[in-house]
Amino acid sequence: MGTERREPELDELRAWAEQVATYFMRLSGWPPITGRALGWLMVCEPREQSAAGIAEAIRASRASLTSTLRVLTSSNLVQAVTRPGERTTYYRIADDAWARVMRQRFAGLSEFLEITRQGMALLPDDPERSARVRAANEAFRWLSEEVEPMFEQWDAEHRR
Amino acid sequence: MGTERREPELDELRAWAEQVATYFMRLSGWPPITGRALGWLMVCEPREQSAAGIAEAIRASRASLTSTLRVLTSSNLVQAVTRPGERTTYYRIADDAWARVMRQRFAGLSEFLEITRQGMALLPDDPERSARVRAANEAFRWLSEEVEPMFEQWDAEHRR
DNA sequence: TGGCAATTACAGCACCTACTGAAATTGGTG
DNA sequence: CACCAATTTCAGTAGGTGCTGTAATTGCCA
Repeated sequence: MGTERREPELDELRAWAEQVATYFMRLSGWPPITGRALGWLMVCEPREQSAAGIAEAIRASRASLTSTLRVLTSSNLVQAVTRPGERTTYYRIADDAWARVMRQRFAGLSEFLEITRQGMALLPDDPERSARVRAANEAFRWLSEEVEPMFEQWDAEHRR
Repeated sequence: MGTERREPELDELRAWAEQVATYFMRLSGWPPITGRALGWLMVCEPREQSAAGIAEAIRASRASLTSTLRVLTSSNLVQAVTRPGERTTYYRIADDAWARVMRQRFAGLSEFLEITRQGMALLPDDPERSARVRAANEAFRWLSEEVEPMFEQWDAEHRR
């Protein structure tokens, strides 16, 4: 009597991927299907799945997976792989997907810095008002300056 | 011939607040009006404005400002102030509004940590699959552990 | 208690976006 | 070149959300 290897139910995995989807929906404003696909690719077996396979697993149409997978691959969260002798493209979650997800959440800080700069320029003669704008500028500048070396350290620790 | 103090055009300020709104719309998924109101409160004169005043400035209805200002005050980005002898409530941007905005962008990390924990529990017998989930768990744990002391330092530097 | 200014609740409208199904396209194979 | 599986495009639809106008409510004052 060997140890039983319990294979998780398909529905359990689906439900888990749905949790991932819900999280990124609320936190990052992702469309539901995007989070479902990514969540599925985290726990599926085998690791590499065809678009059709993903579609069936997360109960979405193949058509919608075309655009979803394009977004995921072009942002490098998912890699498309092909095999000689097969027409099908397979997809797998990228090893550095999560570092990229985290970085995306910080992208655009400098855009706001530029907006606040323009705001201060609008109010050259009014110290109190421009101070309100400057407070925002300084807070976001602090954040972007803190975050930059943080990710550099991540890279250093994870470069192979 | 004293120095002229140029008062910015109302439309200039409106346009600037609109830029703020656009930014938070795209980056944080805020409704347009929310960003408009916050942007307006950054550059308005006087600093404290009634709901009706804000509504007129950003060309929105008073009704919609009721809910918008409730969201902004309950998340402490905006403070409601009242004056003796006046019925009107006035609103001003909070001094620590930006620290709060930034913190909000990190809120919910632990929620995802819990989801990944459950995912690993779903796959006790499959090292490769659970490793995929663990990669996410470790990345987000790293982030939350980096971010915590970062904000503590901010608090220490800005506490009065 | 009645009156009035200010605020709020709520139903409806307009808009937008995710998603699907069907048709068109691609590209490898015999 | 013809065939066929796989993928993509695109128009249409369903669902959801922000916002407004109106009507109700609050609460201060005489």
